[in-house]
Amino acid sequence: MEKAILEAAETLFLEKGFDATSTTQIAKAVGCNQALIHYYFRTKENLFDTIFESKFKEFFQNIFDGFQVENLSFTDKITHFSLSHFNLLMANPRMPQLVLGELARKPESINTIREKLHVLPEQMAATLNAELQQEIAAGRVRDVTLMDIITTIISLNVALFTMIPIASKALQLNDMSIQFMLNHRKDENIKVILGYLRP
Amino acid sequence: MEKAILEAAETLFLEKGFDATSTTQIAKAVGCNQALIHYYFRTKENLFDTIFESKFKEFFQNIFDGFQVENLSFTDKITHFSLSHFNLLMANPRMPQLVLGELARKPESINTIREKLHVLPEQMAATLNAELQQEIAAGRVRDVTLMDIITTIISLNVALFTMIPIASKALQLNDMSIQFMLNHRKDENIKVILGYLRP
DNA sequence: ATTATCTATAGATCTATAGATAATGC
DNA sequence: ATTATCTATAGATCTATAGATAATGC
Repeated sequence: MEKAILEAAETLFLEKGFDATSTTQIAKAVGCNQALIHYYFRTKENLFDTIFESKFKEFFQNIFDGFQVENLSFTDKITHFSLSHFNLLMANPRMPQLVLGELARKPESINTIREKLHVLPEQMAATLNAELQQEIAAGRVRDVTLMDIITTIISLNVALFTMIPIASKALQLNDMSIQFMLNHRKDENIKVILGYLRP
Repeated sequence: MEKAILEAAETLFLEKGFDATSTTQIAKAVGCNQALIHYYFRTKENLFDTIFESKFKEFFQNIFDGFQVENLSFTDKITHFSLSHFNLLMANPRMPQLVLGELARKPESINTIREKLHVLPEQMAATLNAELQQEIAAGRVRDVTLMDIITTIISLNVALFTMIPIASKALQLNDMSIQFMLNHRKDENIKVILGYLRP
């Protein structure tokens, strides 16, 4: 039942955000009474934080995993990262909104995020950056920072998924055209980033 | 006083969204009592819609104005558009969130948006697309659709402004570094788009 | 016995309206 | 007189807790 609550709450929080989701709605979705939610999680805030932290951790772990590839050229690594980031968003399309909303609501929660962010990437960034500098020195990649590359990839992918609900409704696309558009943009985003790297 | 209410409400709605803003808070910000807001706008929904529509109209009018330039080469027009879109976001950094939030809350409001969108751009897109086809035929621009160009520009700029609050807090940037970063990314986004267009 | 689930309800909002009072325009 | 502003309050939530009852584990 605790699990059922977590699952129903996750769905609702992702769909409507913290404020717009009531414990009454969660209880209804689970099929229990509203008090039970407070029995397990004491407060709505607590319940949300539990879900948020686990989703966030899982999500960012996956992002960093997207860089963990060997035996590829630098540009292939970048391509691979963009693809795996894209696929991760495809599986969690509402994740960006959730993070944005949570930060707007409770700016302190950035601290939890910062901690999680600083551990993993540093070493990885260092080795990847070394490779990048080699490529630049060899004239195979334009002079550009790793930070700008990553910002560009994440921007393109995230913006796509935040805009797709608007675009698909505004242009009245059916599921098939949405799927088509997503696949098209997945490729196009890679072309963009490769064009950016070309000397 | 009606104006004061609109202004205070705009600030609060932009800052915290519809749900998290109460008419009581608005009244407090204005310095009047809460009933007065309903005297002028009857419902909170009404008040929000008034603000949303006017902001939205102004914003999208500006986006299209960004294309209204003559005597420039195609790539210069694209550069100019990216810059003016960027500057517009700089002046309205919370606009994307507001639109996103409103659509999540009330999907029907997409209809208001669609109407506003369909009138202006069609002719403009046609002439611009003709220019693009010329450039492609002449081998000066890679074979790419106008839609993909615009999607890329808007994605890069919008994502930057939605991520800047997170990034600046997570990396503990001060105002000066934020300003620096914004300017840097403004240029970098243009390099990205020009790299994408290069044959 | 302990843990899980329920019913009932207190207390805090929040929106919207009714009705009183003050300010303004003719 | 009409319009603007206020006070007071109804009615709808919503969160959280207290206390009763049912289910489970030993």
